[in-house]
Amino acid sequence: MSLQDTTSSGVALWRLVADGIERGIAEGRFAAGEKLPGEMEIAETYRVNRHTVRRALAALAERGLVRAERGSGTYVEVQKIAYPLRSRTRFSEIVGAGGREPRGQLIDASEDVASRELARELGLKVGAPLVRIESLRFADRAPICISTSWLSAERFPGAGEVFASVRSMTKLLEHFGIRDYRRASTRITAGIVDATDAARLDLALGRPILVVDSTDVDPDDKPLVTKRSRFAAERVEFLVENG
Amino acid sequence: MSLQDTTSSGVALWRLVADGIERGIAEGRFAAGEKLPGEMEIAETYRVNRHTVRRALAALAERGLVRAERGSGTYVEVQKIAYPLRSRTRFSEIVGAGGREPRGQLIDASEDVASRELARELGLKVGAPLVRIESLRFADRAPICISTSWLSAERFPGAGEVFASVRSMTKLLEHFGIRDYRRASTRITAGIVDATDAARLDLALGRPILVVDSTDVDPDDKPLVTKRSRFAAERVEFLVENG
DNA sequence: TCAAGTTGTCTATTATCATAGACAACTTCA
DNA sequence: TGAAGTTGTCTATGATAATAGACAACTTGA
Repeated sequence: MSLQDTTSSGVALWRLVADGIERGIAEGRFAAGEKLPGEMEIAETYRVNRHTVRRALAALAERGLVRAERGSGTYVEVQKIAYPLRSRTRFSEIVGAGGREPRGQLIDASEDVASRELARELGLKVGAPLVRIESLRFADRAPICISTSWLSAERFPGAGEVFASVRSMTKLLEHFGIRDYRRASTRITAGIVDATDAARLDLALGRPILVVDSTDVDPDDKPLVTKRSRFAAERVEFLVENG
Repeated sequence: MSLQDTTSSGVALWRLVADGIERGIAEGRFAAGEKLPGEMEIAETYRVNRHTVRRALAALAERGLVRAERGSGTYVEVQKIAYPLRSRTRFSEIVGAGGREPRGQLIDASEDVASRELARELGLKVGAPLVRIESLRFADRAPICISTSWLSAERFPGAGEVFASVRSMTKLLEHFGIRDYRRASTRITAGIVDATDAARLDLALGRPILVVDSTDVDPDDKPLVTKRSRFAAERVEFLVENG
C-alpha cells in the first residue's frame, strides 16, 4: 500500500481510488458530463501507479459511472436515481420510468424463525417458520439496494425457489395468487454500510446507507412480507410525495 | 472470492470475515469473555479456508478485540460499546406531511446570495439576496437536528431577528402575514456528518446523518422557504405514512 | 500539419491473497 | 491416561494486486 499505510487494510488500492473518485462524483466535485483529471494526474494525487488508476476507472466504467474516450479523457456519466415514496411503490416502475433497466438478483434464500419483532410485523407467533430472501437490485449496472425479506414459510412454501426464478417480489406474490397488495408501513433511517453489504453494493467501507424497513399487506390488511432494505445513499435519493 | 462472487470487489476475504466477527461482537452475538466458534467452524460458515479465518482473527487480535489461547479457543476480549442501531424516537410529525413545528434554537443568521440550486428552489434569480438561518432542534436534551433555512431577503426583511425571538418557522411566516403554507417537496438522502455539525449534534466524526431537503410554498404554490436539515441518524427514524 | 496530451495495450517483476495439506503443541474432559 | 478438539507453524501452489516502462492510437488546438 502506498501513502503511510504500512499495514495492509484488506482493501485493494484500486478500490480506494475508485471509491475516492466515486465520492467526488457523488459530492458534485466532478459534475455529470465533465471530464475527470487525466490518468497520470489522478495517479499523482493518490500516489499510485497509472495502471492502478486504470483499474479503478475500469471498475467505475463497468458500472456505468464514467466513460473513457481515447485521446480525449474520461467523462462522468450518471446522476443520482430519484426514488419516489408512496404506497404501491415498486422498484420496476421507478427505474423503468427513468429509462433504467431494473434487475433483481437472488443472493441467498434460507429458513429462519420469527424473532419478536418479525413476529409482530408479520402477525405471527414468535418462532414461526419463515423464509428469508436476500436480494440485490441494480439500475443499469450499478447495484442500488440490498433487501432482506421475510415471509411466512407456511403461507409461502418454497418462496426462495420461486423468487430465484421470477426475480421479483410482485411476481412471487402473484405466483401464490396475490394480485394486489399495498405498503402498510415504511420507516427510514440511515446507517453505515457493513463489510458484507459494502462488497455486494460495491461501496466503500464507512459509506452511508439508507435503511428502509417496510411491510406489505394484502387488501385485507393481512401482512404478507416484511423487508429491510439498504440503499447506497450516494446513488439514491427518496422523494416523499405529499399532496 | 468465494460464494457466487466471480467479480472481485477489491475487499480482501479475510477482511470480510473479520468485519463479520466484529459485527457479531458489537451486536452481542458473541459476548465479552466468551469463546468464539473454532477456526474450522468459522471457516465453514464463511466458506473460506481456515488460514483466511486465522488472518481475520489475527487482525482482530492485533486490535485487542479477541485473544487466542492455544488448545482452548479464541475469546472475546473487550466490552462492546453498545449503541442502538435505531432509537425509537419518532419524528414523523416533523418530516411527514407536517414538518411545521421546528421549535429550535437559533445558531446563526446571516445574509447570503442565491446559488443556482437555491434560486431554482425559491423561484428567484441567481444572486438574489437571501437570509440564511441556522437552527438546532432538541428532543429532551439530546440535539436531534441542524437545519439551514433560506428565505428571500426582499420578501422577509429581518427574518433572522424575527426567528431569534419567535423560535419557530411557522411563527416567523405568521409575522409576515402568511397563515397557511404547505410542503411542496421533500427529498431524503444520507451522508456523513461534517466536523461542524458533529460538534453541534454531539456526534462522533464519521457517523451517518439523514439529510432532508425541503421546500415550503404558500397556497398559490409560491416558494417561501427552502431548507436542508441534518438529523443524527442514530437518534431518529422517519415514519412515512401512506394509505 | 505538427506537437502535446490523452487513453489503450503489451511485457515483466514483486508482493499479497487464498487455498491446501500436514503435523506439532496444547487444553479439556471422560 | 488417552482421545478428541483446539490453536500454532511449516511448506507449497495458483491467482490477484501493484509497480514499472515502452509504445501505439487517437484527440485537441495552435
